[in-house]
Amino acid sequence: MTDTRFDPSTADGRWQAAWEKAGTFTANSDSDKPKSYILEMFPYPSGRIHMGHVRNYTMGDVLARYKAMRGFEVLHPMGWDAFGMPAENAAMEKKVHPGEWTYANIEAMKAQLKRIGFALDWTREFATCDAEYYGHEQALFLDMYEAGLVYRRSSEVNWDPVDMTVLANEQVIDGKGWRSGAEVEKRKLDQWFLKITDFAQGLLDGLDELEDWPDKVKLMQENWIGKSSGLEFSFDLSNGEKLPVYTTRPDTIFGASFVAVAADHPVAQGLAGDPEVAAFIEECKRGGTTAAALETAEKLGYRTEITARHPFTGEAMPLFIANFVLMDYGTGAVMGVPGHDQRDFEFATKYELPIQRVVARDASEADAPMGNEAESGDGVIVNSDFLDGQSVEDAKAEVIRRAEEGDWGKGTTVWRLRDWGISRQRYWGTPIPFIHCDECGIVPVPKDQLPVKLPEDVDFETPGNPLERHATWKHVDCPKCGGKATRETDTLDTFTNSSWYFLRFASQPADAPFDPEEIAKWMPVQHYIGGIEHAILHLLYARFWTRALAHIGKLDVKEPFASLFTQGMVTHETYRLADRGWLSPAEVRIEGEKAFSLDGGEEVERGRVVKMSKSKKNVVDPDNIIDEYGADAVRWFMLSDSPPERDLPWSEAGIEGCWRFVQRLWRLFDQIDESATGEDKSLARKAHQAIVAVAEDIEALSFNKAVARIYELTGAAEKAAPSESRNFAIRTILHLIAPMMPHLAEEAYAKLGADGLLADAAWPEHDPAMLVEDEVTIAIQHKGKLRDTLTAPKGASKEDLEALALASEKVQRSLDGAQVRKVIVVPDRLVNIVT
RNA sequence: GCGGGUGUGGCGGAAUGGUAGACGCCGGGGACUUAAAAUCCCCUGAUCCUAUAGAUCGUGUGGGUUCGAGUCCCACCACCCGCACCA
Repeated sequence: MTDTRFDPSTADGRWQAAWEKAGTFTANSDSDKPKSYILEMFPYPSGRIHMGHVRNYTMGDVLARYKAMRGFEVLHPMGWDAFGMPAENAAMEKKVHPGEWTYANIEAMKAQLKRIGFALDWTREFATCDAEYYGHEQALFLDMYEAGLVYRRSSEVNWDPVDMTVLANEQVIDGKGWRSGAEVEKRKLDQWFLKITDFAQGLLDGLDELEDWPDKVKLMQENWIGKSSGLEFSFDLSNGEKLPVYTTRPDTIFGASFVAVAADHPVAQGLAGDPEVAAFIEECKRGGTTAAALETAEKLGYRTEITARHPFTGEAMPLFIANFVLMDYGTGAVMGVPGHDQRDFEFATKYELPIQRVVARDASEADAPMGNEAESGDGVIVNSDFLDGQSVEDAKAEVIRRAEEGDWGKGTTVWRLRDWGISRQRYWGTPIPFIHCDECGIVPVPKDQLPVKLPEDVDFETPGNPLERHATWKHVDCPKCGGKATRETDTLDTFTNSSWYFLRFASQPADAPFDPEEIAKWMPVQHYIGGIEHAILHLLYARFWTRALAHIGKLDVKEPFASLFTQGMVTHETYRLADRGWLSPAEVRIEGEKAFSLDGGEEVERGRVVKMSKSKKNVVDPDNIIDEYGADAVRWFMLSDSPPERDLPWSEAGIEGCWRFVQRLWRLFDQIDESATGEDKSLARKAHQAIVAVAEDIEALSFNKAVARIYELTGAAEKAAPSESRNFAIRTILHLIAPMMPHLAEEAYAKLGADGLLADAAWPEHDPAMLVEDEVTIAIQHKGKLRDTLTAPKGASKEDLEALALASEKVQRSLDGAQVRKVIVVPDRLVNIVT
């Protein structure tokens, strides 16, 4: 080896071509090797790969390459989550067809991914907007329909009254439409739903089996599913009707001071003849449909003339129509207990309703005044007749028992999880394969007519759904009676596309969505890696689809992702000029603490380090970085320093450091000296320890720790004199970095005269006998502080360590003649002297 | 508002309840060089100090448990993620 520098601009492409030619990363489902399916959440083809993608895919790539070195047949595929709103926005803004825009983006991004040298099986690539893919999805959707998992009902959407279109939540800003600026209204439409609630118990129980999922994600899903037990009972209303309500706190029933129903509750609708009531219901329709908007909005109520009779006291309580009661949860009506529910408390304060304490820390505090918020904690029931003195738990059971005995209510389980509304009034998605016929009603499209393809000739001149206004597309003959009928113009939520793509990666026959036998070879995904922002929706929907498909006999897998890892974001400092707004890092020059704009030279305000985003312009383009430093330095940066679950701050200095390390390794690999003899036991031991430690770190996805260990071994190998041990250490480093910096590693491997590709080589073996240290450093503490350290043979007795510690001059100085009361000895660790 | 998470030097971070700051970046000093780049070596938490020694403080804040707490417990603060039509 004579080259003094590693040149990625030639080496990267050469090795990428070599891997491609050899088919190194093509997964063979017929292999005898154990299988390992490594998957990263597939990207939306927005146009450019960003650093977040690079980080995500680098992590998966290291795992995939490492697993291959450990003798696994690895499936590591890539594709495109290609339906969605940005394509329609581009169509409106740039007058380009969503499909054209999307496929062009895919080509550009694929080229970018290839430059980074990912070990991907591109033979399995697809985009969810391929008619082949969404056709199979339509077939699966029809299977679910036949199994009774699909239904239609009316549900609210955000309606922009100026653009006359349905808005997504993200298109509603401060309650107004993002383009029109008009105040958004809630509007009811007939929409399609999937019965995810049928699987609530299974989805909840299944979490227990997911041992390699982060506890935080399981907890979030558990809370989202939200199983609760409580009491459902009916109030007798003064108008003679009965009003069913649901409460999780029947123990507080004596604290009830009002009853409230949702604005779209039948009782409220029944009063809408009164103009005042109608006006209030209209008022409640204002604003968006999100939970956050509803819960942060000011609590509003309308006091009706109706009263509700308390089931125990017989007291007449006012009935309100209230904006904070959700029709979708429970019965759409609640009993208000202001003392022990924060929303009820705020409502009661505003409308001057009684706030009665019915739970106290102990019985003596029954008359303690309420503070300025509700008390939702545990305690003893007070001011509640026969419940007084009982625990919250006992009182719940007691009230349910009495309700059931008196036959006016019953204990019920209620779920927070709602059925999944999958209708979207948009073009760029999977057409829902149904036909509306005046004679036959709703008719599924016969399977032999799938896929129902999107029409190409659509216009985006006006907002709203182009499928709805297309001249011919929706007009069809009814498959049942042959009469005139229309296609469903709603498309499927794009979350359905990502709910089964991992199955299609594992098996892609032409005539079926997947082949269960092929699926069985690969599933479940052994490592699934993606952003924490998908902790609930995507992951829950994918779990649901998997269970639903198993339920209808299409699949023999219950949980799609055996282990899950949620990686942090890539962040960058922000730059801002008062008169020009945000500046990108490429427009800024850093000098010490200060920053200046490159063109004008004026001082730029250095802002916080936040997630890279177009809006703040704090992005760096992976292509530019690879041009400058090559793929391996970028990959190394992505793995270094920050733990993978935390945010990674991008910095120019950091990538420079990685670049230097690439060159440092290149020089080290040149220093293998075949003529060297002799043993360096300390260095050899470090190499063996590193083999074990780096493997453990990679398997735990603690890439930053693996990186630190490689730095340490590199430092030790650089300092050591030539020896056989040193050659071994250098070769070890070459193998350890192979999954992380594959181009550099292949180049050095070839130059060292090896046959074949390092990508096909095995992970190095370690000698267990070489792992054990024979000496340890013992810390000596006095008064809880370190006073001295000493070196002792590993496994030295407590008595010996104590004697050695007390013999230390520094320790004696610290003791200063004080009486030793106690000595705590932790073998091979420390001695703590207590005086 | 509700649910979940994070917090350690100038910066990213390491640390089975047992030597806090491994490793990297930045910074400082030096070597090499006509010079620079590249490379190599040393120093680098704060304060005090009689300064190759030593002391005190220090892991978001305030308490607690323990011989010993970054780690366990309680309360609080700040920031981040999600909240069902963004993907």
